[in-house]
Amino acid sequence: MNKSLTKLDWLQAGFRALTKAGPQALKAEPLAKSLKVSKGSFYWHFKDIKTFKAAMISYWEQAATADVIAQINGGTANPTEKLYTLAQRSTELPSASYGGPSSESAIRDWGKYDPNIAKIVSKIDAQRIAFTEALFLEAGHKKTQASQSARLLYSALIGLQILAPAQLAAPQQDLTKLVELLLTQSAAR
Amino acid sequence: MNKSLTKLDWLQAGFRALTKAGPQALKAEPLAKSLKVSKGSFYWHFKDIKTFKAAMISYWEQAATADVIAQINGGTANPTEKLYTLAQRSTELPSASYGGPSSESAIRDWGKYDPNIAKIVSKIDAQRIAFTEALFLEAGHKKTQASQSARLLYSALIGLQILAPAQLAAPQQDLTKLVELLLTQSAAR
DNA sequence: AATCATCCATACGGTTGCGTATGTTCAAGC
DNA sequence: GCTTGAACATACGCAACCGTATGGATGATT
Repeated sequence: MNKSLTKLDWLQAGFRALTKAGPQALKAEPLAKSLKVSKGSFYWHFKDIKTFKAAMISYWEQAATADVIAQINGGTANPTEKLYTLAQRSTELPSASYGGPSSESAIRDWGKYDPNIAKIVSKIDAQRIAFTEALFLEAGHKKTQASQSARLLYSALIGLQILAPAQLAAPQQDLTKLVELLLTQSAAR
Repeated sequence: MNKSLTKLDWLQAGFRALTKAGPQALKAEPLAKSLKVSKGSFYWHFKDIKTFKAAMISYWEQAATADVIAQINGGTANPTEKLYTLAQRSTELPSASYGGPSSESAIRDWGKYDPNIAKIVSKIDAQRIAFTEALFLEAGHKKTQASQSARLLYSALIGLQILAPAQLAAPQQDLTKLVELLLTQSAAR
């Protein structure tokens, strides 16, 4: 009657649980209940919880890396425009298959108390900051300044992602303003 | 021989566990083990886990509120100077009795999957943003601009607190630069 | 039609943490 | 020196979750 589940189904259920209830919700039996099957299914697809978590983070790593690469290759060549669209896209609703920005901070939380996860998250963060720094460099900034601007922009982005739901601000506008400030700052340091 | 424990001892142990291992570490038996007593002690001081958590967040709320008030009343009257020292102090090592900035983000994580906690955290955030906004106002900025600057500064602060340990950046310098940018921006909007 | 692998259900023993009930220690205080 | 209550220990039943073992249903294969 109903179709069989795939590994991807389980991973998506994992991201849903992670986003909604945090890392401690990544357990076999509750996940099985959310998919309306028994945990026998879980242990058929995955050896154990540890393997499942590894599959999740590996999937996210790949998706996040692909996102950065896609942003490098696609769209306009204008670096300043890219920065503005970056400020827009990063606070949008779920787009990617792993849940988008809403699970972004959930994964970050996850990494806080799991060194293996933290390693991956840190790697992706570094990638994105490097990408942002490259944009500032293309926009004509010096190395040191571009590096600092990238850190500031990305930090504000993270911070707004965390604060936005509660402080009901307008993240896009704030970020746009920040990009503007960073781009028009005095060239010297 | 050894002195008896107080409620505060348990609360501090709670913040230690929270910072080190996250919200899921707030359990009676592990906490008791960390204090080298049995959980009988825990249930003597607190009715149950829920009450204990409520006591923790209440304690933090009071301490955080007191911090903001202290910053308003104490020190220099110069608003721009206050903004710079704010950028410094917020990324320093533990100072307050609840663990300082290191447990800040831990409490924030805690709030993500506990509405009651989230409510308090959001309230404190609003307080701090309002305080920062007031500083920008005193510095001569218009209302809308001051509000946006406060959100941006506080967001960057949160973001850097999260990224700093992994990305080994220099948060103080970055934040100082941001304050500089926000203060010297064009007055119009 | 019989076989076979895939996918899932059910049942089991083990661990961890909860909350309660009851015992034990020990330092006042009279 | 006996009582009292504070501070903690010990022991119990309960529930959630883990991982394993084994059996059943289903569709594809030959």
